[in-house]
Amino acid sequence: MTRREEILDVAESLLESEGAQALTMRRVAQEMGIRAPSLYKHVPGKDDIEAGLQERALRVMATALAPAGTDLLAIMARYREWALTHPGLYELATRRPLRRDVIPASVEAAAAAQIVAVAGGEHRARALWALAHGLVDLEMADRFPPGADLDETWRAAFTPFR
Amino acid sequence: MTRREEILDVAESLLESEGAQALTMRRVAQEMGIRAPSLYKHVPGKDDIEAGLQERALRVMATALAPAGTDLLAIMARYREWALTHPGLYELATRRPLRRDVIPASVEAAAAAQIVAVAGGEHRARALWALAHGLVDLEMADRFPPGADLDETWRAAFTPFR
DNA sequence: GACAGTAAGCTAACGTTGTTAGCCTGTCAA
DNA sequence: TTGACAGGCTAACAACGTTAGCTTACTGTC
Repeated sequence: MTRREEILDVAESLLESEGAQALTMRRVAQEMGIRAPSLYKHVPGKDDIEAGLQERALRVMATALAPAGTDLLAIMARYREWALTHPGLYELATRRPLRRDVIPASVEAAAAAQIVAVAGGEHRARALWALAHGLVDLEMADRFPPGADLDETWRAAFTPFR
Repeated sequence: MTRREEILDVAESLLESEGAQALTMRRVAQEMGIRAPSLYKHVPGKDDIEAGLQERALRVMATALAPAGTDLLAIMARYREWALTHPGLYELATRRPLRRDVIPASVEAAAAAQIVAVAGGEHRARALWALAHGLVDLEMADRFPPGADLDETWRAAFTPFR
């Protein structure tokens, strides 16, 4: 395992366990028993760490969705659950410009493949993805009234696409 | 006009003209011809400025959508256009936790009213909002392939809800 | 075995951010 | 006249990403 991968491991677990505001260069370094400036011997900067985590997020998200097979509602239920339980990685995966300069196109394609397969056309695939993303994003930002029945909202959202 | 409102005016125009990274306390103060610490005589902190702008964003967004009347596709076209031309305010309006402690519930209700009116039920209203938000958010984050026909995507997205 | 090169750590420091403490000054009411 | 207070100010703090420059230990070559 390269030192860069170790850094990504630490960064990932920090992001998962303590959230985005804990992902600082000094904190990552501390967790590795070194000082922040030493990280720059292995990594160009924080952007690169985030790009690495974006790639990981896309991969792990794809494998998390895979078991849902071709059932649209099942896929979307998993999408929602994964996003809500991994908010830091989800944010990196979806709310940052895709680092096409760093991440192989195959990773992007794999992440999209399952939805594209059930969607019937690229435009519907984008719509389904956007719908799931929008619902998750608004839920995470506490935008729906407290106590709203979001399970029912998800059903109502996707049934028009059956 | 209170000094707080002046601050919000400056903050808003800074956000609109130069984007989120220009919205700093020092920059706002500079634009007013004073020093950053003096802002705290009128405002508790940056969070409060952002809460104020969130309220303004919700109001101005509602009035921007109003002329579209009850035509779903027209409303959504305006939603998209407003969001893309006001990314800073849009982010405040949708991607931050709603500051219910600062913003009157009536403002939230007014912002949602138009979509609720055409949706047919709260669950469908949430779905429509999420769909528009997701599409906009992904477009802003450059997540669709360059050159994608997003007009067609928007049509494909909303026709199942007609 | 001596020596050069390099990998990988370190401290000190810089500029930027939001924010606080404490001071000064002008206005205005009692 | 005096005292309160509104609203400026400078200095400074902690946290952030990052850079410069130093040291140390290993590694391969003559």
